[in-house]
Amino acid sequence: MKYHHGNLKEELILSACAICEADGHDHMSLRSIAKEARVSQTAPYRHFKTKESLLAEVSTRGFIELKEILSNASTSKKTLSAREKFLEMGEAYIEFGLSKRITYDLMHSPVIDKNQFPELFDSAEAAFEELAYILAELYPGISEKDLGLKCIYHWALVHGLIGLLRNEGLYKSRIDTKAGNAMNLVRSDIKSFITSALEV
Amino acid sequence: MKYHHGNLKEELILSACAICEADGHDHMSLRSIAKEARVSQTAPYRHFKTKESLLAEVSTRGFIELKEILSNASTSKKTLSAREKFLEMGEAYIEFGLSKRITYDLMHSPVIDKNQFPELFDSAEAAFEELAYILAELYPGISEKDLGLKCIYHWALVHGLIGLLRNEGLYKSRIDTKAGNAMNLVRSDIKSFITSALEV
DNA sequence: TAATCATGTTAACAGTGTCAACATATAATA
DNA sequence: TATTATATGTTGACACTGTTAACATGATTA
Repeated sequence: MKYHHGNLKEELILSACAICEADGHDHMSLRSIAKEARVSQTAPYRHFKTKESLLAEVSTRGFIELKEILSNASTSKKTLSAREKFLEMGEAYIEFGLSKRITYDLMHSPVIDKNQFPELFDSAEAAFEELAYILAELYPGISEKDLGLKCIYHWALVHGLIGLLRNEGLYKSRIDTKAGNAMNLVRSDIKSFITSALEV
Repeated sequence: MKYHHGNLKEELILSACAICEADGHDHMSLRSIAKEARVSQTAPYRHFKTKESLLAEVSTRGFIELKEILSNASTSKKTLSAREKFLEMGEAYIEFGLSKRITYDLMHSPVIDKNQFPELFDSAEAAFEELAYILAELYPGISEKDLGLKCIYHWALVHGLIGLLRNEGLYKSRIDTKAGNAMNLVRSDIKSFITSALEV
């Protein structure tokens, strides 16, 4: 065992990412992250000024992964129409938000000030731009202003939908029994839900 | 100064609510809440099993207030059409989410398990139902299934929009400069943004 | 080789949620 | 009314947290 690790910064981030999805928010302490990387409790402070900045890195990785997922969803199958690509992207986004729950929370956590971490800011914007690309393709000749509005509209919709879908029990009893389990209906066919947003 | 407070439970909740909006997440410790209520650090444990259950109460108050706000928005002016009532509600919802930021975060925080706190669950559903009422009025004769879908659609949209609007700097530089500051455009005229969702 | 610097460790700080043990005021009972 | 039980408060302690200071070690450079 070497005294100097050699690649500790990267390993700390990966440890944090692992703990994030495996054990949840509660176990995301600097100490447990350091332990996971088999290093003393204060070693992280040689690479990160605060715990928040480590979490910002984890968040950044999340946005980078999200961007790749969105990019793949829209470009992997070249035969798809713009509309179909858009739907693939929407489905991929929601799948990400539902599967990587805690990372997704962290990415949108109000305790991490994005303006304070330029890389995080940029990675988040890069993911956002994937949506802009496909919408520009879907609405050729659309004005920049309307494109911006449509971006916000669809981003808000899928982001909000994830929040609702994840409150598993919530909004399920009263509304949902009356509505023939509308929430499960949405969950099982996300594309048609998103499709309706295209009519706007 | 009496040894027995008499109304400590209520005062603790109010102290927590006050600290919540005034000082932010970081200062929401049981000890500071107890101090605010001029009581010892462990006094809260006579009224709340855990810190989480106190926060659940704060969250419940938030949903109760939200429900009242939504209800007022749609019923205070009787001359309004169903469509106008709906827009008033949407605007009121977003105003709530933007002004009571930390409370709103708490209400949607993944660390408070709504299924574990029936009152919280019920208060959240009651707020949700306000949307169902107005949508049922807006679409007379709509099937229960479609009503459920529309509820989810609009709720997701405003909830997601709040998340985007609050990330002040984010999604503003690249997209927004190109899009003629679309985000500020949305912010300044929320009703027309929501209106477009009615065309679905 | 010697000095410098990056990167690790240990010890300690104040702050946290929580529990056990104890104290006191109110309610119920004899 | 006197006594007991119960509800509600306090104090002290525990393990855990983020963070800093002081020190140790290894790698880089003069």
